[in-house]
Amino acid sequence: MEKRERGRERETLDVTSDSVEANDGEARQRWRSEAAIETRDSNGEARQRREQTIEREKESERDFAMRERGDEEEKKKSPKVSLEKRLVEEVRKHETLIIVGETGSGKTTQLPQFLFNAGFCCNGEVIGITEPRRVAAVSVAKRVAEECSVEVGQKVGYSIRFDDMTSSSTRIKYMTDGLLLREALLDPYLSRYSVIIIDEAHERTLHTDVLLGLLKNVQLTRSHTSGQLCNYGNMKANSGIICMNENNAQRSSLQKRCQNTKYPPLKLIIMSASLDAKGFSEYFGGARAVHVQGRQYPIEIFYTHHPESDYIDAVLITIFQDMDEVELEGPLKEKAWRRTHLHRLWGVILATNIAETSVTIPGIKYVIDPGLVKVRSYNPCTGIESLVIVPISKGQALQRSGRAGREGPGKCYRLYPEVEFGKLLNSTVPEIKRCNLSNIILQLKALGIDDIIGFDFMEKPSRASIAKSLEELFLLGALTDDYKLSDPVGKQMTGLPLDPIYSKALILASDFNCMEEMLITVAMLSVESIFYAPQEKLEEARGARIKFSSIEGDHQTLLNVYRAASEFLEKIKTTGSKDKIAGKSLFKWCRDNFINSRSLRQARDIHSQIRGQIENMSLRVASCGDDMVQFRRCLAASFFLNAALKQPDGSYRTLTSSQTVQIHPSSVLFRSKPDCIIFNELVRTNVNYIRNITRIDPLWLAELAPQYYAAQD
DNA sequence: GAGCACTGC
Repeated sequence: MEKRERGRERETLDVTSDSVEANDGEARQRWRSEAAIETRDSNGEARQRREQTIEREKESERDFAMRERGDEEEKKKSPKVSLEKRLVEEVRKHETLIIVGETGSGKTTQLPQFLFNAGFCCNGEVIGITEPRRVAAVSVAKRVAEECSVEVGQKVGYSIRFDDMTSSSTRIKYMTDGLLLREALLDPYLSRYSVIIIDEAHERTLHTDVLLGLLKNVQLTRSHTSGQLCNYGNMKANSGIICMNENNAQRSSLQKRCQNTKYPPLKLIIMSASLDAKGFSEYFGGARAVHVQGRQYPIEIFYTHHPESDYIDAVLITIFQDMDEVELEGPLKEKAWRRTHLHRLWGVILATNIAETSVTIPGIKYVIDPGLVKVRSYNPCTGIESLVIVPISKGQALQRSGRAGREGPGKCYRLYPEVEFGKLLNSTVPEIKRCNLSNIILQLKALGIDDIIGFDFMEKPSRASIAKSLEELFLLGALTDDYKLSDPVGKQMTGLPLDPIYSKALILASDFNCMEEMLITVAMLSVESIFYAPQEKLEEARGARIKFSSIEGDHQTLLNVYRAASEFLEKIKTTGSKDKIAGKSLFKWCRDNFINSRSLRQARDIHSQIRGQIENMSLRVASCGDDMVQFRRCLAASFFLNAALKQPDGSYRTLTSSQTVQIHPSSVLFRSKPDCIIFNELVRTNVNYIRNITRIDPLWLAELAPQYYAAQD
């Protein structure tokens, strides 16, 4: 191992420029106190350090320091002002503010409270904060409510799918980014909000990226209706950037819908943790970026001399060679070398990238980073999704090492040479560049944004990817000949929180008289692996599954599982069991039948949500009873883009893209191999596997999807 | 006869 001490990790995090310095007294004070703690560390006074850490943790919540870029003159003028005042002032002065805040800076919990106290909600407006994950939205809201001494759902609340803890008195609202996007469909100007804060923007989730483009437009529109101009609105007009026309078109579409209503300007705050501040600032026309200093202890970084071919071995070697504090008994150590019992080692936690951001595990001192990540990739030409292992980005490497310095000084062992670190991309490839865009394009169309290619994305998805999704939406009938949202089909589809192809299946089910069946089917298709097969009980699990299997395919099999669970629950309830008891019984039923109870619960939630929405759409909710041919015909009419024919060698060939695919061994049709099938998932592992499959009559395709198949034959 | 990072509406 080659040691490279990089000192304070946050210095490498400092995106703002060389001129950035800790300019305020609080920050300098903090720095010294950290140094003092380090000294005690080296004397080995661990307990004292721990107490200090806890003390500091409490302090840092309300007392975080800020550094800022440029404005030396301004800095000299301003005496020591409290961080709260300065941040509020920054927000007042700038329409859009980029805040680069390190982990532990308290920005997510504190800033909304500062803004509330400064009167940003005085006319009943709401401060909205988006998070990429549900768990973050909920936990942060709970903490802030506690800090404000209010009940969650009063002044402070959260809203995520299936769980809305807000009320008319909510002023600080945490939510998932996807939910705010849905909200924009109902209220395109987001008129309830005076401030919107996009947290964890560096993660560049699909929803965050779309929100950024959308919010930029909303902000411009609102500043126009209120007679004010955004900074970057002026800049764009002056600099003659080529997208100006499209932006104007998008804005005027919003303005038309705005009618004569006047909205106050929308303040936008983008919070990011890594090297991307410049990109965000440029995207928002040179928006101001400030740096909020977090609490981070020094982390020593180690690199290997050479690339590691077997990183599991490298991890084990690292654990035993370099970490004295992992105390192991001889036999356990032996077992660890045989790899199988690694998880039994006290003090060793194997984590996926969930530990990069979502979960903070207390007590982490050492991080071993193999430098790899498994990401989803999508090929727009073939429509095939796959999971590939790729090198992480510098940002991710910093996130990973940063986990070692939350409570005290730490060490990070990177299982790659330092020269490799230099070659890593600064940040992760945004999700929008590596996924199917159909759903997001449908939502943009619903917002009146017709020119998707011209839409001002922070990073544009490829033309091929946009074209593929537009074609898919057109073939599903969601778009008209000139690629506008169709009425009623397209409009109905935007109202449903499902993949467009599943929304279409529901709309068609109304005509095929099988809405009851299709509601259950798409709910079950919207969750992961309903069946659960532990390695040691493989045979038992298979036996349990036969009870539900349908020779027609996986869709009817899923339907059978859902109905069996519902019947079981009904029976329990008729015996007078309370909900809680019934829930427990269902859990046991799932275990006995090798069903993943979490997935089933999700499917039941989705079912009740979409059922409610369908009922509001004046679509016919009926059951086809025993006439399952109707149901399969409806599947064929809905999923005709995913049809495949059997080849002489037992493989299948997809009709739309001529890919050779195999039925996944988990399918009930794995052995029977019918001649013609439709499927829902195409995933590449070693070979191209299709999953969730139903047998159909090939003649149905030309009959039920003439827009695609009649012209071809 | 496979092999499943992580999210979200």
